[in-house]
Amino acid sequence: MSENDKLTEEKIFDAATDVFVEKGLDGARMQDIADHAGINKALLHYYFRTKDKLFSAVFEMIAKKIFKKFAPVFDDDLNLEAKIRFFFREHISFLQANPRLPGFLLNEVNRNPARIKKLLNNIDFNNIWLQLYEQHKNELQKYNISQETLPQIMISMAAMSVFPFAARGILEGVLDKMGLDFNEYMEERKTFAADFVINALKK
Amino acid sequence: MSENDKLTEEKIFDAATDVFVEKGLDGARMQDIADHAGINKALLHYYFRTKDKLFSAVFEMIAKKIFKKFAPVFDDDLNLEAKIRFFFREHISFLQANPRLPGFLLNEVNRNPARIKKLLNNIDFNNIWLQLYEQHKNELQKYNISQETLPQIMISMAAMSVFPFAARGILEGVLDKMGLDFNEYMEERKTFAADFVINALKK
DNA sequence: TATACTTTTGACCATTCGGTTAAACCCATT
DNA sequence: AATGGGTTTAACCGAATGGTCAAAAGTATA
Repeated sequence: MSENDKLTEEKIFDAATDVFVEKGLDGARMQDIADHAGINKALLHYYFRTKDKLFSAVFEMIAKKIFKKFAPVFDDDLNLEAKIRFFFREHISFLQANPRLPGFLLNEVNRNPARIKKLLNNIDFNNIWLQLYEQHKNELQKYNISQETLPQIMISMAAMSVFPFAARGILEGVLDKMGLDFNEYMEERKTFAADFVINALKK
Repeated sequence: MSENDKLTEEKIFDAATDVFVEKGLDGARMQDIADHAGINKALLHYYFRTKDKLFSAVFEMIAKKIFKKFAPVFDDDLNLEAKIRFFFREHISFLQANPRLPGFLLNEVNRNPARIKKLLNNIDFNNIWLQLYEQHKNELQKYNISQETLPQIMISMAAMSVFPFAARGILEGVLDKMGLDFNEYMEERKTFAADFVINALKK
C-alpha cells in the first residue's frame, strides 16, 4: 500500500537520520540503520539503492532544514536591532532542540564539499546582501556600515550561534569545571550575543 | 638505530597525521597511512599497537597544538585592546596555515567527547578567568563587564576566529559566488573581528 | 479462488579492513 | 665469521561490511 510504503520509507529515513547524525557517513553501518528501523537490511537497498544515496537524501534534508532557519533574517520586516534579537533567540532555540546538527553538517561538508555546492547554487547571494542592505539602509548608514561588511557581520552572527554547539564537547568540559550548565549558558547566550552584536554595530 | 627509529616513527606519525586529518578516524585506512609513510602496514602495528592508539597519539598532539595557541591571551602583558588585536591576528594566521585542524578537532571531539576530557582536566579554568579578570580589571570595570561574562566573550572570540575555517566548505561556496576569495576574506577578518569585539565591549 | 504484482526476508557473496605471524634483513658486538 | 638484538616485510587470517538474490509473504484485482 502507498500508505504503508510511506511508513516503511519514513521509518528507514528517520532511522538513517539518527544513525548518520550520530556516527557520520563513515561510522554508520547499514545493519545498524536497519536495526533502528526494525526491518531487514535488504529493505534499505530496496528503497534506497546504496548507502551513499541514502546518506545523500538524509544530508540534503538536514542541510535544507538548517538553511531555512536563516531565512527569517532576510525577509522579516523588523528593524535591525529587533531582527538581531530575533535571530539569536530563534536560532539558538532551534539548535538547543537539534544540538548535533551543526557538527554533523560541518563535518560532512568538510569531508565532501561538493555535496553542498549544488544546494548553494540555488541561492543568489549577491541579491541577498543587496536586499538586506536596502532593508536597513538607514540604520546601517547611521552606523557607517558598508554593504561589503555585511558578510563579515553575518558570518560572525552565525559563528556566535553555531560554534558553541559545534564545539560542545569542549565547551561542556570547560563549563563543567566552573559549575556551569551548558543549556543555561546557551540560554543566557541568546541575549548576550544579541547585545554584543548590537553594541559592536553601534560603535 | 635510535636515529633511524626516530625517523621511521616520525614518518609514520606524520603520515598518520595527514591521513587522519583528511579522512577522520573512521575514514582513515591503515594501509593508506602505510603508503603515505612509504612502509609496510605491519610496521604501523610494530610502532603503535593499534589504529586507536595511533589515532590517540595524533589527536593529542593536535589538540595540544591548538590549545597552546590560546595561551598568549592569558599571560601576555598587553592591554585589553592590544591583546584582542593580537589574538585575532595570530590565531587566524595560525589557522590559515592549518585550515583543516578546526574541523578535524571539532568532529572527533563530538564523535568521542571522552578523548578530550583528560586534556581539559589539566587546566584550572576558574583560575584562568580570575587571572584574566585581574589583569584587565580597570578596563573591564570601566566598560561595566563582570567576571561572569568573560566566558561568553572568550567563546565569542574563539567562534569568530575558528568558525569560518570549520565552515569553510560552505563559506567558500558563498564567497565564490560573490567573486570573493576565502583567504582575502580571512585576511580582512583579522582586523574586522578585532574592531568588532572592541566596539562591542566599549558599548 | 487464481493471478499478478509489490514488499519483506534470510541466506549468501566478494571485498575490505585491522591485526598477526614467521621469516628475512640489518647491524653492532664478540 | 658467528651470535643476538632490533627492524622490516610478505603472506595470511577472521571478522565485518555493503550489497545481491531467490524465495516467501502480503495484497489487490478479476
